[in-house]
Amino acid sequence: MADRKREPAARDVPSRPPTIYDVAAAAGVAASTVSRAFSRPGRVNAATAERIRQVAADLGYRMNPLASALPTGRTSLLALVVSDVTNPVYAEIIRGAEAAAAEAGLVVLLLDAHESDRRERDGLERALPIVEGVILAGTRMSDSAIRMTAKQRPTVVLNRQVADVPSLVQDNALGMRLVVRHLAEHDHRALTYVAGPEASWADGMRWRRLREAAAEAGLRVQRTGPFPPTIAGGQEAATALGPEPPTAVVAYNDQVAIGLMLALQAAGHSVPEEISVVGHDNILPAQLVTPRLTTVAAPLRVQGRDAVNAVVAARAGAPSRTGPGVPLPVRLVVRDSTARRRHPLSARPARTATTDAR
Amino acid sequence: MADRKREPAARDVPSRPPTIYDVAAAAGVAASTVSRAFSRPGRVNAATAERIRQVAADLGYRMNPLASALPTGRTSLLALVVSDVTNPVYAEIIRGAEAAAAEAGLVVLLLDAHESDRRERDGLERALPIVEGVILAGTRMSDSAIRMTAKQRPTVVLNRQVADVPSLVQDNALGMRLVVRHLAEHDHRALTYVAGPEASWADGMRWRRLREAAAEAGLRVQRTGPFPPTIAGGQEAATALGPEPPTAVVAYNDQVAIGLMLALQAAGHSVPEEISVVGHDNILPAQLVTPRLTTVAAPLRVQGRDAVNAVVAARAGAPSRTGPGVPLPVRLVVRDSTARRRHPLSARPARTATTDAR
DNA sequence: CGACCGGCGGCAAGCGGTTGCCATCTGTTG
DNA sequence: CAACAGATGGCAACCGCTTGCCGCCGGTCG
Repeated sequence: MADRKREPAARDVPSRPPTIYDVAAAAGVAASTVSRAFSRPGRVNAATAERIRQVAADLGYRMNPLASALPTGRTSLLALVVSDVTNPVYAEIIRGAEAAAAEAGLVVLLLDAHESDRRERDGLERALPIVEGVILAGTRMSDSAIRMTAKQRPTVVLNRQVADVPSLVQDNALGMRLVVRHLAEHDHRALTYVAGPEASWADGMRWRRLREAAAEAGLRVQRTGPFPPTIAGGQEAATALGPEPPTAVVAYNDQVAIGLMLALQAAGHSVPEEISVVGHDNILPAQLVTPRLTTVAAPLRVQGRDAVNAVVAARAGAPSRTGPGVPLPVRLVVRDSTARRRHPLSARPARTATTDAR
Repeated sequence: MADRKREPAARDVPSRPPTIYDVAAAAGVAASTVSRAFSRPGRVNAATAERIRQVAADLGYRMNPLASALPTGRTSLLALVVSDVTNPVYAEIIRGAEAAAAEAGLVVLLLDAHESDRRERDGLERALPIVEGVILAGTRMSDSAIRMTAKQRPTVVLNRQVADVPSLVQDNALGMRLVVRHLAEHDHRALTYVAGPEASWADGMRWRRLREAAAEAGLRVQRTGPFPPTIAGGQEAATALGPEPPTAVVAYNDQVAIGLMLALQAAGHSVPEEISVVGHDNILPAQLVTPRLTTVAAPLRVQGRDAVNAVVAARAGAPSRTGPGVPLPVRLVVRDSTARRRHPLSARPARTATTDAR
């Protein structure tokens, strides 16, 4: 490499892309001046800068991002880690993040964890040294691992709270309150939560908020799980619910809810007449299934955008409040998978009533 | 920057991550030896290498990918350009690509074009200098623009053929033949194609193959469009079909097909009794809608994987056959959105029969 | 009218690895 | 035993850009 020829682009054959040195030579200035002409507006005389820009354009000069990143550390790269690209939830977040990143002149580097802690850490470890910030969407890593990366790069975590790390979380309390109220208004007195992955913070939080809201409203709650956050997981859950499912179930997310409905229906149950099902996230298929799924909707795209903006702000030296800030508003999208509870006369004759006290 | 302090990590405070120089000093060798110990196995004595590795581990040394990329150009980054992350089709491709990339020690840099030529070119232009290869999935760029990037980096394009650029295309001819045969077997004598974006190569090809297959089978075909490749696009298409839609329609992709069904049903038509609908891609929602969508399925994930592998091979200096190679097999997933054509007695009394001759 | 100052360019030392070439050293070969 | 080849490690020149510091120059101030 040390002996690579460096002739002045003989015979017009652009053997190698031009560097600032080529531009400098052609413009009759020093390389440092060229550098400044591009990255330090105002630092060089306007006329000179213009000339340099002109020469650069003629030569087809393009700054080498690698070379400029080496001394400065600015790679213009952001890591976005998702637990499963295949989940439509992330498509929205990615879209939002991508858009905001592009606007800020950044490029996003996507890491798919495949729901695996290992893959996630490995990938992140590879990416960390070259990115300027990290967005953890639906991470399965431990709090300490997250804090570790946050120590190295501006980091924002989505839908999870980690001490000392900025985060953007949805208003789970509100969401679950809405769900419970909706269900209560439809005469439901008990509901069961179908849990997602244990490693998911959102799962824990949703379950907790659901319990609280239910207690407030005087509904009984139960929990079953954990299950994979997929349609298959939901189908699995359906069998776990047994032959006599509850009258209302709240699923960890839409995919689980959909799988659940599918399996329930396949088993001869009817939704929503016998069983009301509520999902979470409002992914596109939620409005496509029959019955259309009642679900909690969150501003996913906005969340992706805001996450990038937060990282960008931190990169620019903002203080970066570490708290969760104000949770993002959610709303309940009522569709056809929930209905008034069927009159209890016909319901579970086999179970004793003693556990119903409250 | 020139005067940044460089003390020997006094007081155990890891002020700056260790470099090969630190390792070299600690191990009593030259920096070049450290470099080789890591990147040129066998070049240094096994014992020395081991000692260096040990010292490096103790110091917590990690190679700086930026620094090593500067002289060599190996960034371990791959650009994956999709026209719309929000389309589930790409989720599968991304998943396949991500997995293969991780296996090859590469990281994927995702570019979302938002169905915009501009965004796509801009993003790619930013990314190109730092990636080692490019995968264009559903690009909207011009052939010449594609060839341009292929000239700069190993490139593979998905579902599109561009002279002199390696590509991975699905067997559209087979797919459409299957579709036509299926429809013909169900007494359909005419069908209309609902087109996707004009800039889409796949759209053009599918339409062409459909026409050919239909001609072969003696079916009449029509085309309407273009429409955006989304559910909304499909809904739009439904109104374009007018009050008396054809008995069979083949949509550019599943999203269009779904939008179409939705709108058709909303307008009081019944699918598949009145109208058979066929989609393309077999995205998840296809099996969720009612009726479940008959569609052409392609091995998306495999396609993503193979694309990465092809780029990796090219990077490693493989000759990279530039042809499209053998098209990827597809199959027709028959579900409930297609049915035997209703007996023609009741059909379109208003139209003359003269055009039916063939 | 000399000291001072701001504007503008240039110099050169990095950033952290990589690698061609060379010097040693050791074990072979004739 | 001398010539030689292979193994091994070091030197130093890059990769292309950034930036602290300095010097020069013309203008301003006291």
